[in-house]
Amino acid sequence: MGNRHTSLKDLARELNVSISTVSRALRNHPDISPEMREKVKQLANLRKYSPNPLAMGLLKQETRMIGVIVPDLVTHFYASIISGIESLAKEKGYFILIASSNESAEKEKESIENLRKARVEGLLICLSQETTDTGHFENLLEQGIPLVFFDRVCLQGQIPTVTADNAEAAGKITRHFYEQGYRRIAFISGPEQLNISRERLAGYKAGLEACNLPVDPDLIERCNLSHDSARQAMSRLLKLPNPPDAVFGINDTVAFAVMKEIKEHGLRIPRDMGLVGFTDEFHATVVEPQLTSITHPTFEMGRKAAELFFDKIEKNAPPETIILQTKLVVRESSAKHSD
Amino acid sequence: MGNRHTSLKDLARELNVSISTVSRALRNHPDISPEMREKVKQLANLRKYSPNPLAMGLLKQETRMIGVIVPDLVTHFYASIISGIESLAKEKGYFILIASSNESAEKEKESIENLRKARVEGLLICLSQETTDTGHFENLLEQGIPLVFFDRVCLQGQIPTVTADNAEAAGKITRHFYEQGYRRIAFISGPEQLNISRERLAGYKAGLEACNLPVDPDLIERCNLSHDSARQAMSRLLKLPNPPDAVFGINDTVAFAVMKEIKEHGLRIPRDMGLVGFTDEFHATVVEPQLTSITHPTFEMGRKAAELFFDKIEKNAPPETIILQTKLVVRESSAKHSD
DNA sequence: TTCCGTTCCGCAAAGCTTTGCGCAAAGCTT
DNA sequence: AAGCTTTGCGCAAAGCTTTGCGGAACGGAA
Repeated sequence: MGNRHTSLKDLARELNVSISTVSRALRNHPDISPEMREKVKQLANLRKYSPNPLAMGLLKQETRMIGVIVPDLVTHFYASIISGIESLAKEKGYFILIASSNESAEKEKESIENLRKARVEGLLICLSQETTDTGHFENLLEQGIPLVFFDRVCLQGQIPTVTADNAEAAGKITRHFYEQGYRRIAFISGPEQLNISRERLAGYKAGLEACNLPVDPDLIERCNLSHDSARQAMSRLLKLPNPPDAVFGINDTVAFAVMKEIKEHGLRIPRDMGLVGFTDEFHATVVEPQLTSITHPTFEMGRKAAELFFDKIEKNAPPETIILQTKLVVRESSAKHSD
Repeated sequence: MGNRHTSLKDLARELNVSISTVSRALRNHPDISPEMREKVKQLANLRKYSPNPLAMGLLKQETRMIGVIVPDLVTHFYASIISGIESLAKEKGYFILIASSNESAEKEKESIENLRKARVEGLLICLSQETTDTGHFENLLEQGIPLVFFDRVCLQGQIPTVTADNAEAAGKITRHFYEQGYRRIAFISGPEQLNISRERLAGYKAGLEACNLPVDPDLIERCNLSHDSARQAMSRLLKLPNPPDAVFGINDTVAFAVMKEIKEHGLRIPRDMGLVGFTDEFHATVVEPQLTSITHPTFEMGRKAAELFFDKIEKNAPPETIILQTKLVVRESSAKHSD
C-alpha cells in the first residue's frame, strides 16, 4: 500500500531518539535542546508528518467532528445553512458529518444514532417534518451531548436554538399584501408540529388583525411541504366559492409549486393573484415573475448555530435562543399596483 | 460530563471478566460459552455499547471516512451528486467528509491536505474551475490514495472517472435546435482547462457539421461559470452585428443567467431566441419558460463515483471510465415551432 | 574528589479494540 | 489413576499520541 502515514515512531527510529523526544520537540517543549528540536522538525516536514487524529481523539477523548442533520440535502436552503456551519467549523478545526432525515422521524433517530456511534462531539439539527416525539433529544440532553437546533426547533429554553423571526416576517407579508390592495389573503402552512408553521400562522393572523381583515379559516391551508401536496393545497384554494386574491407559501418549495398551480389555472401573477414566499435569495430571482419573499439569512443561521455549539463546549454557555431578523424583498409577484 | 461512552473495559469490570472475553463474546467467538455470551450481550445492550471507531481505526488502520471535494456546496447539482455518494457510502458503513473548493485551485489543494490529515481513506473530487496543475493528484496516486473524479475530470486512464457523455449531449442539443428551425446557434462555454468545456464544445461543433451549419467563432463565448460572467457573455452575443437565434449554456448557472439577460434585452424565449441548458431536473421546471435541457443523472453520477471508489479499495480494480448517458428533455424554451 | 543542580531525554501509562498464544480446569480415554 | 484433549478464559501486543516522572550525564562548587 505505502498508504501509511508517518508516525512519531517512524521519525523516532530514523533519528535514533525516543518517541517522547520527537513529540516534545514538535510541541516546543523546553526540555528539548534547540538543535534536537530543529532536527526533528526538519525531518517531520520532510516526511510530511501530521499527528494521527484517531490517536489524539482516543487520548483526548475528542473527535473534532460535529454532526449535522437536515431534512434534505438537495435544497438550496439547507445547503446554504450547512455552508454557514462549515465555515465556522473549519475555523475551529472541526469537521462536520452530514446526514439527512428525508423529513422522516425514523431516519432522524437513525441518523442521530449513527452520528453518535461515529463519536461526534455534538449535533446541530433541523427537525424533520414528522418529528413529534422529542424523547431522543431529551436522551441526548441527559447524556450531556451538546445539541443545537436551527430553523425548525423544539424544547426551547432547554436547548440552544436559532430561528428566523417567523411571526414578525409573516406579519410583514400580510401587511404588505394589504398595502398592495389585496384583501383575501391566504396562507399555505405546513405540519402543525413545526414551530415554523405555528409561528408563521400566528404572524399571519396578527397581520390580518392589524389590517382589520377577518381571519377566514377557508383561507388557511396545510400541506406536507412537498411539491405535490402544495399544489393540491393551492388547487383547493382556487376552487373556493370565494377564492383568495393573494397567497403566501410557507417555504421555497411551496411557493414554487403554488406559482405553477396558479399559472396553470390561467391566472396572472401579480394581477389576479399575489404571491409571496419564504425563501433565500437565489431561487426567488430565477422564477418569473420574480418572487417577492422573505429572505432567510441562511448562511448566517448556520454560522450562528455553530457558534452556539462552540459556546456550549468551550464555555459551557447556557442555552440561548437566537432570533434572526428577516427582510421582505419586494419583487414582481406581489406588485399589484405597479402593473 | 457523563459524556463518555461505555467501553469494553467498563463491561468487563462490571461482569468481572477480562476485556478479551467481552470482545469475543460480542463477536460470537466460539471460545466463549453460550451463557457468557448472552450475559455479555445483554449488558452491552443495556449500556448501549458501541465499539469506539477511533480505537478500531487505529487498530485496523482504517477510518471508514471518505473525502468529497466539490466546487461549491450550494448548487443543487453538486448537492444531488453528494446525495448519491452518500447513499452508497451509508450502505457500506462509511461516512463522508465534504469540502468545497469554491472553484479555487488553492482551496482545492488545501482541502485535500485537510482531508488527508483527517485520514480519509480516499477522495472523490470534482475539479475546481481553476485547476490546471495536476501535480497534487499525481502525488496522491503515488502514495496509493484511492482517488475518483466525477463530472470535471483529469488524468483519465490513470484514475477512475465518471462523467456525462458531454460531446454526445452537446451534439443532441445542436441538432435539436436545427430541427426547430434555429440556424445561428451559439454556445457559451466555460474555462478551457475543464473537460466539460472541451467536450461540449467538440460536440457542439460536430453537431453543427452534421447539420451542415458553419462554425462561427463569433458564436462561441466563454465565461467563468459565474452568474455575472455568463450574463456578460450573453450580452456580447446580443451585441453582435449578426446575433444568434439560439444559445446553449454549459450549465445551470449559465443557463439561468443567460435567460435573464435575454429577457432584459426584451427578447422572447423561444420565439426570438432559443435556449437550452445543461442542468438537472429540478431547476429546469421552475423557471419560465421551462427550460429545455440535458438532464444530468446527478444522483447516479455520485453513486457511480462511490462505486468506483469501493471497487478500488475492495477489489483493487483498475481505473475505469464511466460515461453516463444523458437525456434531452424538450420543454418550452426551445419549442420554436409550437408557439 | 564529592556532592548538588541542570540539562536532556527515555519509560510507561492511558485512551480502546482485536487477536495470537498460553494456561488452567474439566472431561475423556485406556 | 494417569495422561490426553477440549473448553473457556486471560495476558499482552499493536495501532499512535501525550505527559508525569525518573534517570543519566555533565557542569560547577566546596
